[in-house]
Amino acid sequence: MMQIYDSLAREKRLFVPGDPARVTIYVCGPTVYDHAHIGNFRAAVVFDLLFRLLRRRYGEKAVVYARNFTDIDDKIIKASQETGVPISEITAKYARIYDEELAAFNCLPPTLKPCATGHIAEMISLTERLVAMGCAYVADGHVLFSVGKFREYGRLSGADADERLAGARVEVAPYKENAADFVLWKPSTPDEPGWESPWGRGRPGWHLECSAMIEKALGETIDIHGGGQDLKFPHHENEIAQSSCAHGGAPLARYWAHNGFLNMGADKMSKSLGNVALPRDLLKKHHGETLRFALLSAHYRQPLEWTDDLIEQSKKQLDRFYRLFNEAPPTEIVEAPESVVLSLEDDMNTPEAIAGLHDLRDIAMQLNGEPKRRAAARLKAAGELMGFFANDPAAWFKWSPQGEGLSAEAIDAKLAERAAARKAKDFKTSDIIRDELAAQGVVIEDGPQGATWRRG
RNA sequence: GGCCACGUGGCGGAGUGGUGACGCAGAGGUCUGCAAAACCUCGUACCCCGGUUCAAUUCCGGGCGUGGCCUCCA
Repeated sequence: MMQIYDSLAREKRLFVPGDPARVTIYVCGPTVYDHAHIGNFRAAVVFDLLFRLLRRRYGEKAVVYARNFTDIDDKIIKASQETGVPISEITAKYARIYDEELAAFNCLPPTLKPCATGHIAEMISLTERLVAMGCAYVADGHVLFSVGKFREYGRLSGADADERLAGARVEVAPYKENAADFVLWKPSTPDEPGWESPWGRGRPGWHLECSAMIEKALGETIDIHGGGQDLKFPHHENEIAQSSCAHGGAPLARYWAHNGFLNMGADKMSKSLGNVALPRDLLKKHHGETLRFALLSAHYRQPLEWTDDLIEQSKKQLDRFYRLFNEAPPTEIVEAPESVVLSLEDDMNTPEAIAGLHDLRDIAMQLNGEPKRRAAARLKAAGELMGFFANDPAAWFKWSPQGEGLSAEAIDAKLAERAAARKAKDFKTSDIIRDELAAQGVVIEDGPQGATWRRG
């Protein structure tokens, strides 16, 4: 059985879905106004892993995974005003890039990718209900959620609203009845995008979309709601308040899962600090699978230092695995070994699972012939569960970012030259050629069947 | 100020009330023309101080330190 650390309960809990035939998971996706950074991708990769684990256990058809795009938001409006590019064009562009880059990280496409602008009617309906129930009020053209109407407000983030505001530096809008009340709907000026509503032309507040989309696509109570730690407050807290109130107290999610941050040196990686690494740039230098491995090398709830060294180490480890596949191509499809499954189902303990991968490799390396290939197949199945080993081994070792460096043909030509020199026992020439290639990042390996090469 | 994490060997990073995960780097060796790869061997790690215990890195209390959230944020 799977165990997940539930941020709301603050403990690891056995995962029991509401309906094993329809397991639902929702993860907060990006606001599409700019390139995502690698920290954003940690969440996507972590929940991709969870998606894979759930599919393995409950069946591919039984798991519904929704990840949204926030495509209406003040940052997007600003970006549009500054560049003159229409909002829809900006959001479509960055949503497409996000999907493409995640595909390079070998993330499966989510079952559903709802976007806010596709759910305006649902958001208005939800707001109307909350107003009718007395959980929300209209003030100065805004519709605000009344935090005082939800007794459990603050449970997820661990502090009640008043305590939070005590030492915080927040300016409170004058029309709020309570400083912690948050916007469900806000008015738009004529030059801002807006939709007609019972409260005039306006647009939704940030938190509303997730509640509305979850309600429509997945139901009142979903199994797992995921996202980054920073989303706990206020975003998830507010989602819980809206949804629970609208649904007569029904919980929004049975399990809340939050991933930790990537650090750049002493600080967390964030756009406001400007210390971000973008997948877009990283993918120019590194294979997506290497980056995925790096992201999964620490437990998802722990902070992870994002450094060049981490990426290098990840590549080296993957090389060791691919070397085995190169030597002993797995022939049969087998189940992922239990040891690795157990690690992963224990709150996604990826470091332990990776240690298990190394163990499986060591076992395979001691064998020969068919048993070796069977062992390799077991390793492959284990890695595939984590989204690794998606490449052909030969292609893996010859891969270079965007075709950089010496071409395969040029290298093969050099190799032929070197083979001739070696045959003539001209080791001096042979070594010069090897050094030249090494300078280009190409490593030569002499074997009984002649030399092979790989990019180091 | 409130809330929440975390502090493990040169580095990354798990885990556990009692025989030092795993990886990278490093040292020695086997193999090799030399390398590479592979294989073998090599590490007296758990922030500090108390407490509980036969036994604590692991539990409890305190301290120190680092980071996160409280404002858009994975």
